[in-house]
Amino acid sequence: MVGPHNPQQNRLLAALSPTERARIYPVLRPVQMARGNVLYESGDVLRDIYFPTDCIVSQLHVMANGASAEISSVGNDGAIGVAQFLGGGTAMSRAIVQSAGSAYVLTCDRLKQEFDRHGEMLHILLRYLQALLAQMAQSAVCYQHHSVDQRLSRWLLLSLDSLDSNRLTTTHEVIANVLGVRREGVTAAIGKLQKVGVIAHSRMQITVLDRHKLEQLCCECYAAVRKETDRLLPSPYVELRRRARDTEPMRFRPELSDRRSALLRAADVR
Amino acid sequence: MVGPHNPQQNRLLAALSPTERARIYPVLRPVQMARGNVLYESGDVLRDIYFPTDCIVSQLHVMANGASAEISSVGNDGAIGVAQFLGGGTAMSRAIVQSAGSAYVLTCDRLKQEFDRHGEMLHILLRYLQALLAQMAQSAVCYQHHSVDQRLSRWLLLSLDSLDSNRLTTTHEVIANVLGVRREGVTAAIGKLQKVGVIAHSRMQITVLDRHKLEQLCCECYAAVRKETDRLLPSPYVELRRRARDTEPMRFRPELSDRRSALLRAADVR
DNA sequence: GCTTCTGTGTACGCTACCGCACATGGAGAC
DNA sequence: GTCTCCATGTGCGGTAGCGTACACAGAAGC
Repeated sequence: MVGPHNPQQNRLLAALSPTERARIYPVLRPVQMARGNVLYESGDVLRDIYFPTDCIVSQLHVMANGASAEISSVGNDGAIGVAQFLGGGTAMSRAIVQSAGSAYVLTCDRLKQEFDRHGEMLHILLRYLQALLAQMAQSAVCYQHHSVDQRLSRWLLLSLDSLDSNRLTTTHEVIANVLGVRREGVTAAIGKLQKVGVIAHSRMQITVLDRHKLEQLCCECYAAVRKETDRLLPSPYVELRRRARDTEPMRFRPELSDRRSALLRAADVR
Repeated sequence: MVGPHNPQQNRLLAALSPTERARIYPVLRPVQMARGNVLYESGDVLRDIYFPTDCIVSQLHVMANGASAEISSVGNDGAIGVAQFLGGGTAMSRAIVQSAGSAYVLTCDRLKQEFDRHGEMLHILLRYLQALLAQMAQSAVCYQHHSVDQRLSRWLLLSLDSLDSNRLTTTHEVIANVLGVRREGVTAAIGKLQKVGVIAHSRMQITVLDRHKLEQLCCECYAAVRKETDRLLPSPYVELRRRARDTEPMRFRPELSDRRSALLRAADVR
């Protein structure tokens, strides 16, 4: 949100060759994504494809009775609206911004042009699709076999990976929609994690204090998704940053991560 | 297995234009698929892509402790091994034949050629990919929110759609692996469905007696998957057949679906 | 015939999670 | 200040599904 903001922060856009960048970057439109924004609802006709740089967008599948569950979580290592270029047109889920930040947008027409060129962008998106398939498959087994505690841990870890911070701003209610459980269940799970000293939490804020321990409490699903994503979409920059984080344990990174604090800093939302 | 067997029975292959057919059909290799066959394991390098005509193949995601869950079920309306052409190479799950029958195989090399042509096959596979995404998303929410009874109903309905018969040959154990639950849970669920007269079952056999009622007992997930698949991969032939089935209620279709049954038919009814 | 193996039925205590209800507390609105 | 949301904490009965154990029955091999 602060500092230089450029397409390179998104793994897919960063994977383009210099010549492709020269052509594509100029037509990318940067957008601000506010927490709670709904990019599209299930059934909507897709128009644009979003490449997050420092925001996180959830794909929520919502059922007739309102019950929901997260199908995939997309940060700087993915894109929203890929179904667009598969030929079917409409979205299959709700896309909602979980963590505020920015993204770059490629319009439908432009995406179609890229697709018809059969160039790098197509191949990158196909690879990302495979990562998405893996993520969804892992989600399915995770929903079936793992506890709320474990799934919360997984979600925290994946969110942190896209955030460059150890603090999340959200409500138990929202997490409940993501995990597909009751709000009270989330409250309980967060309580447990706090009790063992892995996280600290206050109103609308969760701070991860011991990432390593969190990984141990988590099911195998986090590691599986992480590994497959990194395999399919290698990114020297992300790897480096992650390695630094791992060797340099527990540096506390205070963050101004929600609306109220933004006020102190010069109203970046409006 | 008996009678004329041709690529047109697979929806994806049937969707090709006459000129494409003339080129592709000759290089398709027909194969027999026996129940229990494992096409590949998680992590295997994909070599061929399979287009089922009258068999059903399950994509099972297996976890470290052996627990599993079905990610997608592929019959004559899909293909196995699509991840092959996404660029990642390896499979993410186990592919195992649930119902015996035949399929056509396109080799890796040939598939790559087709891909590079950027012709119809690519677009058809992309559309199928979208259907697959929808199926996986629906599976995930279904795992989270629906009971074993409902999931069993869904699985029965989807299987029947690919089968042209109202009888399945399988064990409770196998279904348990597919649904991601205990074998005893499957036995109980089957017992319930039998009690209300929706199915009849004997050793390794389940016969659906009242499809309409089964649809009512089922969660919305079956209809959602069915609708999306039909939207993305229209098939006049399948539609017709299905309409015929719906208007002509409850015709009992005895089937020779395994070796023993011919001998035991008289006995196995009670 | 007998034995063996695999598939199915059943029972029992346990736990995670649900649905519901209600209390508390922080933060913005006025 | 007070009021009013909204987010969070907590308690409680109900239940679906788990882990375990064991009995039985059909099929296959001898």
